Amino acid sequence: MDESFLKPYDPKSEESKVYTLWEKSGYFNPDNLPGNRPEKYCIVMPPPNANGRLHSGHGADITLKDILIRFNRMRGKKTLLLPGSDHAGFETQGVYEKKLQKEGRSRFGMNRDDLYKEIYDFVMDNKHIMEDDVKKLGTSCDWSRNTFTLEPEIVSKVQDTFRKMYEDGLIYRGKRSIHWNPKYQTSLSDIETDFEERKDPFYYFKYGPFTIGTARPETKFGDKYVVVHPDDKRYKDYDNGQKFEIEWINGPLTATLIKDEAADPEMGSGAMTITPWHSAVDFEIAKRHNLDMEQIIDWQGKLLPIAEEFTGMRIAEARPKIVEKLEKKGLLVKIDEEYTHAVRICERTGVVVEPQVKDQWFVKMEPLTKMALESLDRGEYRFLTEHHEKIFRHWMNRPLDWNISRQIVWGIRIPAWFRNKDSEQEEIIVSKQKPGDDWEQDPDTFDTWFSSGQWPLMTLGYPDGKDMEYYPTDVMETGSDLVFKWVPRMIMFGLYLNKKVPFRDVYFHGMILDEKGKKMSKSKGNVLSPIDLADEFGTDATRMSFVVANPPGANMSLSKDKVRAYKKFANKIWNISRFILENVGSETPDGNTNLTDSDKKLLEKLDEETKFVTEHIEKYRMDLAAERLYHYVWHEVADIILEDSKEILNGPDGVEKKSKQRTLYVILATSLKLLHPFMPFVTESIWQKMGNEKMLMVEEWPQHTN
RNA sequence: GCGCCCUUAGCUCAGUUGGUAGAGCAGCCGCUUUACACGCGGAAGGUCGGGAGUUCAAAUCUCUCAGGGCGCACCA
Repeated sequence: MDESFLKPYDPKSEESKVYTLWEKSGYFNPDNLPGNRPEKYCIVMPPPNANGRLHSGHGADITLKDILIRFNRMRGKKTLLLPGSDHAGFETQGVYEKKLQKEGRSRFGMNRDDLYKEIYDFVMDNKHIMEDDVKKLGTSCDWSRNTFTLEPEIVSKVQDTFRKMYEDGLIYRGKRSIHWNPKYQTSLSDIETDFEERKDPFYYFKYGPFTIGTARPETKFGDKYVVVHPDDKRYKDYDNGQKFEIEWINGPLTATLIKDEAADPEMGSGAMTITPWHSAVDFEIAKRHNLDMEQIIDWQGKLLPIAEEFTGMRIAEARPKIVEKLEKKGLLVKIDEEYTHAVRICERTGVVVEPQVKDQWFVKMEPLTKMALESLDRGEYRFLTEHHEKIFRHWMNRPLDWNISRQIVWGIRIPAWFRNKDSEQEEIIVSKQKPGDDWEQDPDTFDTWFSSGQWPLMTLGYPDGKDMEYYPTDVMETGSDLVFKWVPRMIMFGLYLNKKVPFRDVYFHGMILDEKGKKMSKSKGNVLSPIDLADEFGTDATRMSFVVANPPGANMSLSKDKVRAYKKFANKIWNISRFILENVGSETPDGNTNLTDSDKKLLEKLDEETKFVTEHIEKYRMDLAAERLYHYVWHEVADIILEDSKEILNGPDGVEKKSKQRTLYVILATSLKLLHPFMPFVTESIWQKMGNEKMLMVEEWPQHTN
């Protein structure tokens, strides 16, 4: 008997030994797996962002994937769990800029290459810490294939994709209304923004013969178009294009009436003025009618000279002063103080974004979303949760073109070159090489999702790497917040570049919430780190708590009590093993042992458990499989089977005792196998102490007979 | 405003072709029983959010109301 069995299970001392053993075996790499494995099984890990440590979301993510991988590895498949990390462009640069701010520095004015180098070093340091975290969770991923989105090979391939899409007419450069983050000085795509409910005064002003409403008087300096609905009876005597002389903020101007269906007759007076430069809706109206556009607010969020005496003021400062001026001029009709509306903010930084008109690179989404939806209709991939399929379809049915250029240095440089930029003779060449001396490269980088959308392809060596044999992968398991961001992009890039979706099943796990069902956040102080939990209760316990009661698609509450319960379970398994090994003796009874009827029944029950666990993992119901195992091992094997066996084991040698020994041994070995994907450390540790030659990790998954 | 999801024991949740409810945690009462006090045994706890309907039968299907959450749109 191994001496460590005499003490309670100690995760700390066992886990590191076991992980080293696994790593040394080389079995994380599918090329080294024993036996003939014709069937492949591959999961690409969502690249954790290389700018911080693992949080509970990652914990759930990694645990679920590793369970599937370990299960399939034991079932004799050639399994690859592919690790990697993402540079997470804007997010990482934001994190770094905050760091700079703390040091009293700023990225503005910094040399591009110096800034890039600094962030690169910062990310490399974090990346290694994060990779250690991933190992700590027992992840059986193939580190020899570890990749990073800014590796030259990947950068080059992502740039190739851009060129191909440009040549295919799927990418264009255009001056369009974009979301501008004035603090961080970059444009953002729709999905990188959120809405925040705000209560702001809503002002009604006299605009010639009309009354118009706005919450943003500071944008109104240049408003010279008033828009009404073509069917609005109140304005039936006015003609489209009719001109008026009116008095406005900074004096008289000539206004033009426009009839457009965008105006809602139900809203206030039914008349609105438009500011095409600072509103996406207004921009569209202006484009339809070929109207002038003028910038009112600069890139820093300050008013431009058109605002005359308000020039240079920030919005918050200027707004009340402008209202005051209009009131003095007798143009203020009324103020609605109860007005609530949603303000668009930058999802990462919380900064209110300003619509601006800017030349940017866009991906034409419609052909791509169409391709993805048709593939879904053909059943080439499926969502495990119907709910998410609905959300996905809804989103894919309104394909807004995707702004992929970011004005930050931390990312993959857009391979485009300009000559005579911003002039009438502007020329563009898309190429990885500089076309000539008088060409300058676009300073912008790609939106992170442009590269991570190609992640399954790039990591598997698209177009002709040998790992492409794993494409398409088996399942994409990720957080439901990525239902728009990441999943559709991977599907679209996969279909576009390689004609096949990158994965068959899409599994969304929910958010990990605290014990009261609230979102974990640093400011609330309710964050549970998977690494801290693993330190305190053991990795197996932590993994179990990420699985049980965590069905596909639903959020999950996590508490220390829950993890503590599974720490006790790990110890229980430990003690069951000790008891059985002590009583079975050194020579294990073999398969030819005659079994008593009651022992045969116990093995039939074991068979049922095997069946349940196997089928539920196949159905991605790891939550139910884990719960069932917990119940079986503790309340059936320990509480009933072991208790009932004591009398026989303590009795005289004979057929009955031999049968019991054989049965208990089979129950133990099978239970350890079934538990292994969920609790890899304690089970492997026991397996080793049992004197088995093969590692549990590559043992054969138990067969069930019915 | 449009759409989606959820509501089962104190807490977190199972209950997937309709057959009068289950688990874990917490709590309660006993027990140093020779694998384990990170333990063992036991008891208690729910008119399955409210209402109506379909059915021999509803937690499960339909409608409706209430509460909670999410997505989309909205700086007219």
